[in-house]
Amino acid sequence: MKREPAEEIVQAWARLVRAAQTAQSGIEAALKQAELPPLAWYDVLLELTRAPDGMLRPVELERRLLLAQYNASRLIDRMARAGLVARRACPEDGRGQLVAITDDGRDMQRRMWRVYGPAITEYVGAKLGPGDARRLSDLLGKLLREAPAESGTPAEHH
Amino acid sequence: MKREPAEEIVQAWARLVRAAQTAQSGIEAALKQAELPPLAWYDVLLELTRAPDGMLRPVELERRLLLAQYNASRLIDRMARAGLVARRACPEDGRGQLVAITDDGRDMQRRMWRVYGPAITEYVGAKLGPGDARRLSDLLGKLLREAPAESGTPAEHH
DNA sequence: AAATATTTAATGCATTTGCATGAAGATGTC
DNA sequence: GACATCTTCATGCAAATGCATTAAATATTT
Repeated sequence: MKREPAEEIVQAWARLVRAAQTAQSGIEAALKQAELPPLAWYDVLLELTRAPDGMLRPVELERRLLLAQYNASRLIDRMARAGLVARRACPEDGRGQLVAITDDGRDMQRRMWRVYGPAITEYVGAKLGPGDARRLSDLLGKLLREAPAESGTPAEHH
Repeated sequence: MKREPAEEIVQAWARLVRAAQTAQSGIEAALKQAELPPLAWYDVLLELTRAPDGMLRPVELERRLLLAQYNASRLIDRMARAGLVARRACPEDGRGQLVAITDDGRDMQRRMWRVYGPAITEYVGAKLGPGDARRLSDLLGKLLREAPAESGTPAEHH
């Protein structure tokens, strides 16, 4: 593999970080201004609303949201303290647990979306022309594909 | 402005965050494994090497790297303690200062690039086909363009 | 079934971040 | 030039994150 990245690659990388950070901080600011919890909470709530019975294992949340184990543990803590989720024992695995969304949690997810949705429009949608979103999505999809297993360098995840 | 974002917009947004986060954590891991400082340090070092006389005002660093004021202040602290930069009084502005890169700092920038460059290749370059980087760059560039001043909603920066 | 290894989750401790405030110099106004 | 305002930077304190370790349960091996 060529080790020195070409100029366009470096620029794409730089802009990727910039664009993500800029949009994200704008959106976080919108949520904060509306006195709503941070984006990470929304991700959890959305995953839970989509899950059967509105519950998931912490491990599963970690996997889907790319959270470190201890971050997940503490994020769930905070959300539980806020009454948006509840921890339950996991029937088929004694060491595990289930995180269940509460009615308040479902309500919060909807309230957050009313701010989050428009913010996405403002910071992303409005800046793209017709078809751009698809194209961008496709290109980003390539970045997300698993690297073709390279012998000698077992890529660790997390 | 349409407030509910279209499906493709939401997907583009989701992937933007994912792709940036994934690549970034991979690259950070590579640096850490090489016992090198985090990415943020590199950004500072690079800006300084490019600046005339290898020095910049903290304010300028904040602006270019999108750092919050207190983050910049503390980042400079740590880098100064590590001997990579040095604070100097600013001649033409008594409250300000100048952050100057040291020889060790220049050296560190080069050492980091030897890991950083290949990591960019691995996590970005290698996943894109010919021409993709340019296209991705262009699309991300649109996201970074300043929003056309919208009356009624003075968009705060930071 | 006993022993060993792996998976799941929590937590103590240090570092980093975010927020609010403060200090000190510069700029603008009258 | 005195006064109010804005800019630049640091910092105390609270919250969040990263790291390493531990405990408990399950899975695997022998």
